[in-house]
Amino acid sequence: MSNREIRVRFAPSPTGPLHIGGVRTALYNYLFAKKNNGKFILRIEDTDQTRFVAGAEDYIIDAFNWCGIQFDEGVTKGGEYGPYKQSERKALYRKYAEQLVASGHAYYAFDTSEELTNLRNAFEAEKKTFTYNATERVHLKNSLVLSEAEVQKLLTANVPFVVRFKMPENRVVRMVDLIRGEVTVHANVLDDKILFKSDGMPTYHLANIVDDHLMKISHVIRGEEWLPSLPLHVLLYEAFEWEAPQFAHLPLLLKPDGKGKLSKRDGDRLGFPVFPLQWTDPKTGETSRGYREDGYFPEAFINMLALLGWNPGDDREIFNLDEMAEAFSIERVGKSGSRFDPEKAKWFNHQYMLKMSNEELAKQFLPFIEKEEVMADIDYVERVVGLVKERAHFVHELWSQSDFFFKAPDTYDPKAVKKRWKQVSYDQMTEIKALLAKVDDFTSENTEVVVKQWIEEKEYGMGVVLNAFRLLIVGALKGPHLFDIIAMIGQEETLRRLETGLHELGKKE
RNA sequence: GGUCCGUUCGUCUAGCCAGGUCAGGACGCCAGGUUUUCAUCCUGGUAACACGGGUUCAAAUCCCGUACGGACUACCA
Repeated sequence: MSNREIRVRFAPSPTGPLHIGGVRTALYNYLFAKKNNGKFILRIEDTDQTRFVAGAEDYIIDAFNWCGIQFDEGVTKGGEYGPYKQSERKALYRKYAEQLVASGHAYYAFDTSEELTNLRNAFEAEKKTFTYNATERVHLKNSLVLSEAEVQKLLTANVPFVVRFKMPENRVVRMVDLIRGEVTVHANVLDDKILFKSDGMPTYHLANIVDDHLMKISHVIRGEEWLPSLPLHVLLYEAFEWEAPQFAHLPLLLKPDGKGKLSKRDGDRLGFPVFPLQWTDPKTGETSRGYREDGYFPEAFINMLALLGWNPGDDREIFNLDEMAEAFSIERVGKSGSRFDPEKAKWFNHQYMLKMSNEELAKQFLPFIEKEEVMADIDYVERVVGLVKERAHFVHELWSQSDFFFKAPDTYDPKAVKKRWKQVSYDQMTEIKALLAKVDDFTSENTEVVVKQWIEEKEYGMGVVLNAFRLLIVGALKGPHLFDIIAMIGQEETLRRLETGLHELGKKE
């Protein structure tokens, strides 16, 4: 292993919103870089002009900003190895393609797409698969079979061409994957992949090797879907006589039920987001929900994602980015795909909600309160969230758990009324109203003592009284400690709610 | 079809590399406890080594095969 500086990259293609699988790949790169005092680079791989989607690049950057994943170098960030967008590096690639042609590792091919498609169909008709390889390339239109003069003529006449890698024959390619160990494949089953397209752009294969080399990338950590092209990449490094980085191929994220990898459809079908941020497709106008918009805390989202395929080797489950980076190692990334579990995602959010300070939580809750058009100062809201946060998974659920702190109930849950509004309730609540009206010290502790003493003296049922009381104050059988609630809303409001409730529910026959 | 990768409770996983533990934890679910309610919390329970061979005194762990799953197989990344 070389001891060069650790430099990793995340290299998305701006063809749409970033899938959470992509976010996880980026996260592992980030954690690996942080753990090893290395650099994390964002490179945009936009060599396919036909698949460009407006807004996708900004989306990617916004998504990482929201997640708290920071890059050391890259688009919008700069760095000494730029530019970091492949379309801006266009001029560079042809030279390298030609270098490989000159050294005999690649060749020009003049076959048109149509010709190749026809060939494929013809092979398929005979139940065979066409591969542009050592046995087939000798029958095709390329610089391996054409004379040098003919090739020059075509080239100067600007006939469209591609550059193909000349896959070596009878070679067993041995590769090491940091997660899977040694992988070997016979080069004869590989095809002569296109390195340089007829539109003047490199393919992913060429661009990624050239850029990774130029940007001094030490470790390539990417999705498992790239494993089949690893032999090509290894052979390319060899052809260039460059030191290859180390490779790690991450397993896929699987759908929660059934089979196969997680897709946007699964999210729609099962009701959970597949993207970090909401995304509206500029062409169809179709909107996909995002974790941010669904109310997830970025810390919880990242935490949940990190544990999907990696674990620290101990029982810890909740940690922040720094703690994760400290604990991270590529060896502890699993080999098999992870099924995404929306339930556990919610549990993570709940954990972060509990951990969060009331001050911060209140700040996030404020917009929801304003939407309800009730008056409340921030101190009051802070105390409220402190009392109810353990019963919610999301900030937006806080309102339904705490509305009675801000306004009197306008309805009384019919089921609760049926169950808890007894014959005796009207009279008991009338008594409790009189009792509480006389209390000077309206703290939770004191009212509790007063009320409970009264219940004992009268030999009333504790449950009968308190549930009816709760019903009048809250409007339902929910919420925190009842005496905390009345202390919060105050004596005046408590008495008013009792009065209203008595009037509304009346005496049960 | 071909190539490569994978397979431990319903789910995320520890244990595998350096064979010997009642296969451990978490989410979910179920039950009990706490609580005036709901939630939290606490206690307990449920439930897994894909299958078949082999090596070995001993296999989740090493080897081979089978099945199943996945990725790739574009002038896409």
